[in-house]
Amino acid sequence: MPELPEVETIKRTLIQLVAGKVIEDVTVWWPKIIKKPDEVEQFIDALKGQTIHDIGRRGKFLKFFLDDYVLVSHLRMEGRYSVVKSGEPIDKHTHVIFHFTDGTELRYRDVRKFGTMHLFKKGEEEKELPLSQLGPEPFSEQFTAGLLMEKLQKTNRKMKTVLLDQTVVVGLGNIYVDEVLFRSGIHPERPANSLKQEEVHVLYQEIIATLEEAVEKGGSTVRSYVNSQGQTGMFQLELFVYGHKGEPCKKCGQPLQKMVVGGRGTHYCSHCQK
DNA sequence: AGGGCCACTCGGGCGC
DNA sequence: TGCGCCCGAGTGGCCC
Repeated sequence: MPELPEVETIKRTLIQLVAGKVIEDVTVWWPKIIKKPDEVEQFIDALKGQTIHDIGRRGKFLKFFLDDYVLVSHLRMEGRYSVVKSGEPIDKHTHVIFHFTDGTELRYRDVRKFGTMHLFKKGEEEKELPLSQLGPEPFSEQFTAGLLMEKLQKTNRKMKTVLLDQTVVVGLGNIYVDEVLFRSGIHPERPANSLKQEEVHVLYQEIIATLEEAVEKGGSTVRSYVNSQGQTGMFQLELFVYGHKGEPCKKCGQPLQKMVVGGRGTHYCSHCQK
């Protein structure tokens, strides 16, 4: 389940494997992955001859910077990229292959077929979905405690739901929302507009700290995540609540709870989170 | 216009 | 044991 730390790790490992490579052809086995342009043939034709210059990240999206285009890719649950020599056996869950002129290829594999790819003319990618509505990057100057406070005051939705909303701040998914709320001592069902300024300040610090620490550890491998070089993350060892239902809370020793909030499995400590 | 709900997708876990 | 149902995940679209 790649969230910001996992996508950031994939970005950093993948660029080393594809920088400067030239796309000779593209094979698409599952066209539904390609959301833009409408016709897969147009997607393939546009990419032929394009060089991969850099890879960026916006929230949980990867951005491949080409000569004339930007490829925006979301991995959803289990999407992953690998770079192999052409001729390697093709796994049945591989849905898109970018063939390079040097005899290697970038493969997109996705057991759930849930990931998406959008191709934009350079400079157009931020103006339209899926990037246009995204909130601030948590590590950017645009993300401030004041802005977070402002957004939380506008709604009585539950904190769990609000932090999953990518228009508030990008990058948090189910794992890191649970961790951030635990580390902030905030109950996942608290109405957002009930938070005191001091609580918002703690929350703000913990969003940044949790994501920073997770990036430093190469992300969390909970189900299946590995980076582009096949390595697992290490932050799963630092998780306080996610996946620890019934185990003693590391702060107070009480057994951790799991409940459904906004339709999402939610891990928390009823003693430490108010 | 904010917010709730559903579709998308399928391996795996669980219940009968 | 085998079958089938449903969960889980993030986002966009649709509707109120």
